[in-house]
Amino acid sequence: MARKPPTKPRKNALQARSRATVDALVEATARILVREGFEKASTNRIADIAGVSVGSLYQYFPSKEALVAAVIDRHNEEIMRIVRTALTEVADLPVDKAVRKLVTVAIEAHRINPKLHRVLAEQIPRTGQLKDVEAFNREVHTMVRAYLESRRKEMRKLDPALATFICVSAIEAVAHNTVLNQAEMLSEKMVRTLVDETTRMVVGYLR
Amino acid sequence: MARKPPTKPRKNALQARSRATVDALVEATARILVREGFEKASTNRIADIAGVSVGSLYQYFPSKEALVAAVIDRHNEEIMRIVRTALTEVADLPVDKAVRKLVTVAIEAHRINPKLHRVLAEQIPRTGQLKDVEAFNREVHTMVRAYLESRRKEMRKLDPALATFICVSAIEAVAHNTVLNQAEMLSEKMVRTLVDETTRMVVGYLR
DNA sequence: GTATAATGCGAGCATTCGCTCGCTTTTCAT
DNA sequence: ATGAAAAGCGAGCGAATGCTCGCATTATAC
Repeated sequence: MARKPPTKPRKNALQARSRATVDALVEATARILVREGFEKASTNRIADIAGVSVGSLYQYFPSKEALVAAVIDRHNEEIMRIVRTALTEVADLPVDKAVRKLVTVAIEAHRINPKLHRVLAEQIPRTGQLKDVEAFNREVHTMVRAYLESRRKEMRKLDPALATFICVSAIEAVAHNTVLNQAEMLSEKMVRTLVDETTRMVVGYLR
Repeated sequence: MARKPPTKPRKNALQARSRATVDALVEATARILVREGFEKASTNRIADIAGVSVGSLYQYFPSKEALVAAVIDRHNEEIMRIVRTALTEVADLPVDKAVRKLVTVAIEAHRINPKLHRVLAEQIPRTGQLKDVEAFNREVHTMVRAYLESRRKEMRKLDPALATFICVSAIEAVAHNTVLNQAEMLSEKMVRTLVDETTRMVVGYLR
């Protein structure tokens, strides 16, 4: 008859109802951040929008920051999945094809959810997630650098770290500014021209 | 004997003591933003650090946002003075010299106060100053574009607006990332190499 | 069926923050 | 010297926020 003393939360703890609750909370946080900005995202309001009580919120997230951190994580993973895939596919391509692909993917990644991207970029310093974002950044740099080194023959003599820094900065900036400034007013034709030109610049620089 | 009825604030209103008070308040705001972040910058605390009472604060700034806006303005003007000067000086130079100068100046401008620059970049959306910043941005774009058009002969055929967008984005990003990531760990040698490489990329792209 | 654990609830506490208002002190033209 | 305007003061109000805690509801094991 001896019951196993269930001191620690059971594995089942995060299932069914509770899993849905957590999802709803993260989703609600993201929506409020996008639609009303960080200051409107009070814990009471997040719980409200999620259709959950504040009490329940605090069973799964120890603080408001933890919620925002969860949203950041989710968004970063989404972007990194795309970028990682692209960087893998690109490994066997010559420089010009590879750069074109990466530029395209960078813009795509930024287009996933531009508003969320912007709000999160603003809030990251506050959440102590800076380290995680830097980790993603380093991962990208490492992969790009590895690619550049593997294709050394096709390029002029260059410092791989420096070249990576400059190329990634430039591509990221073009993608960022394109999506944030031009907003949704982006014809396919314009995107293609932009990709062409950015590719030209980067490839021209590399060889 | 008729006294001039002084209904409107006199021209002397902002002089001597009061001018110093306003300065102290703006300076204190900037310092708190840099050293402790936006959330610690309460009006009470700002007044405290400035050595002024909250009451006095609200005689000169109608709201907390107005204070942050003042800091943003000050910083933007400081940067724009440098950039405007450089863009004027550059008008008569050939592309390679001009680009080099602009890259150098971009990094210099970002180095003025990197931490403040970062905090302000985060807070701008909140203060309704977005329009002003965009105005500065447009000014830079217009000047760069004018330069590019005046030097058309030295370059390949290109769309001036697009080329401006790409070049400004790239240069700004390199400067931004250099200063924010590498922090103060920036030898003169490294800066020079970075300027060399960025210049190479942009000039290579333009012609 | 019933006991126990898991999940959910929401009024309300403690704190912070932006800002006001009645008052005092300083400045300065006359 | 004087009086009025400019500048400064700071206790404290009202609103909002993050979070807690005691209790209610639902799921699960036996």
